[in-house]
Amino acid sequence: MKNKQNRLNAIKFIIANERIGNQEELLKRLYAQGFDLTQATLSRDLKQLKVAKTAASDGSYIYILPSSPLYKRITKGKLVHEDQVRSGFVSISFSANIAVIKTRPGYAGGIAYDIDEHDLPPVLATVAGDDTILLVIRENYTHHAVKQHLETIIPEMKIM
Amino acid sequence: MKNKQNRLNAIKFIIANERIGNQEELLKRLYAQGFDLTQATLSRDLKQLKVAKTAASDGSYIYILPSSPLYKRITKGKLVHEDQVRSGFVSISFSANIAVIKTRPGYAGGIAYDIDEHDLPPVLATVAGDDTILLVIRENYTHHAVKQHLETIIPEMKIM
DNA sequence: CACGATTATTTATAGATATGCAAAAATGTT
DNA sequence: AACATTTTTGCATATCTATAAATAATCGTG
Repeated sequence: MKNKQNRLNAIKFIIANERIGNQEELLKRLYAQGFDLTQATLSRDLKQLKVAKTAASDGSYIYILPSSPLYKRITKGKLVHEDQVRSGFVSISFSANIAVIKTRPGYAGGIAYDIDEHDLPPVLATVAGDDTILLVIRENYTHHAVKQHLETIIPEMKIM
Repeated sequence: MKNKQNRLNAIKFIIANERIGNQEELLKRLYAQGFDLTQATLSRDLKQLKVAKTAASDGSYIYILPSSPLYKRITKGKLVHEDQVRSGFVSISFSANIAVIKTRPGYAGGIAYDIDEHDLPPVLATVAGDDTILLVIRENYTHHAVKQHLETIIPEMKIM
């Protein structure tokens, strides 16, 4: 229980199994396991492990491990272009706070899924049928803004 | 560009599209977009949005959004929201006369059915997809009123 | 519109985290 | 082993973030 690798493993284990809210807490847990280090070192360890701190649902904060592929993708930032929507897009039109996207039969669900995934700011939500997507627009966004955002994931839309 | 919801959306958009390393930076970007707030408020916003701060691969720190269900599950640790598991309800948000209710996949139909059954005064109609319900609100009902009525049949909604 | 209740915000500050620098270990090289 | 090189660490502190308390704004209802 002496070298750095062991310590890193211990940190991962503790964070995975307990709700740790700050470094002092974690330091105590580590000390209880025979690891003697300072907050400065722990800060560097957490940086190296890419541990993240976020709000928990109970109002406190909690450290989390980057264990999921999705999370990893996010931590690397800039990931948008990886998977663009295959073509299936047919048309888009608007009525007040609703956009209606027509697709080729069967494509609505997939495209709606992709739109949802991207969490575009003007998009409150989507509902898909077989060849139609209803998209609810957030307040204070123009139709044009919606279109612009959608174009980042549905390039075919640009030529319209 | 004035209310809190707009600001939260702006924060999400900025974080999704830029590499933000601390709150002062984000504050400047928000100010450039016409949002005037203090670091204290921003800290609370980030807490509410469950934005996480983690190390980036280039040695700096970066804020990330909890955009994936997987990530959300992680942030909640092992105490996976029993509420949601039980009812299927995930979230509710509004845009003018539409309420959008997010559910766990497959639950939308069931919950929409329950809502219809109750004939709540503010509810004109519902349409359900797989994990989303669009609820059309009758005129002269506030968002808050809708929420209160729904809470009578979806108690889990209260914690939001 | 006025009042009570809730939500949002600021200020001031406490609390938590990151880091420059120097020292100490560890590792590698001849 | 002696020396150079790289890695790890602690100390002290700067930087960054969260929050209590007070105030302001907003909402819902009579």
